[in-house]
Amino acid sequence: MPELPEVETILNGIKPHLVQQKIKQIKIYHPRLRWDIPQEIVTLLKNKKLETLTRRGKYLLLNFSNGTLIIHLGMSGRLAILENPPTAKKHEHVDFYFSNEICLRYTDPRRFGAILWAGKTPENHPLLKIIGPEPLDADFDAKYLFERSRKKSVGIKIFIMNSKIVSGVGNIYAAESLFAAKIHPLKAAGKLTPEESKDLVVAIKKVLKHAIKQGGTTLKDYKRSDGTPGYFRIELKVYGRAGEPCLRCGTTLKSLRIAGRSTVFCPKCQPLR
DNA sequence: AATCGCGCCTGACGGC
DNA sequence: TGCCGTCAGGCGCGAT
Repeated sequence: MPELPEVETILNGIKPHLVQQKIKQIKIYHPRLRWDIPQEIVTLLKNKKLETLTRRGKYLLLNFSNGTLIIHLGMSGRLAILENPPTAKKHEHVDFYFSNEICLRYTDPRRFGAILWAGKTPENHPLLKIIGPEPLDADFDAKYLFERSRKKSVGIKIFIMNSKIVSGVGNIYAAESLFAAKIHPLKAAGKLTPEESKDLVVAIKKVLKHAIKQGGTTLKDYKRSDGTPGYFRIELKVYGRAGEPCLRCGTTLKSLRIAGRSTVFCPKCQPLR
């Protein structure tokens, strides 16, 4: 599933193939996603040049002179760079044909993703307007996390996965960051000490940067025969390792369901206190 | 206001 | 072999 580092890697992978190219044609095969793909993009974007490609949280932003196309990959969304796209199959939703004969294809079997038109001020789009700072930006710091979390009884894992607090920290990297910071996922956010807030912010940045770096090294060229990047398998210390020994102390890692999501942690390294 | 938990989706996988 | 239940989970939204 694409989390922030994967989205960043995809962004860097597709950018060189698409930036400064004009849209020749858009073919929508299956508009049904989390919200329907707006039909008007077909005419709005015809002959428009893709000026820049950016990221906000897990949202990809394709910026054109007349507005921005927002793409979210949800759980199972993929973007492929294709030179000779085969006939679109069941879960292939849209093809964007560019002037350099490259086709950007969006595929999403589970349809949790989204493709939306944001107009000229994407930062005011309802989805983007309410989200918190970028985890890798300087304004996401220990002071911010400490102050925002005061008097909050919600568990710290849920808290950092709330995109209003910080954008783009998903289930995998929340678990990895809490392990790195040695904080129990159910610890009340409001009970974090200034020290723990600092440790957690440092951990989130470190874990995300490391994953982006690994993605970058794994992904030599986005353009493959099938156009897909092949999601890199990052070495994860806790996620998916329940029942296995903690890589720091050897204790058997435990799993909890928190808000319907599996959460792996080390009961010894991350005590609840 | 804050928190909780449901529902959207489909494919993979394990048990019988 | 095939059927069924469970799991994966980002995110908005309604309920409490």
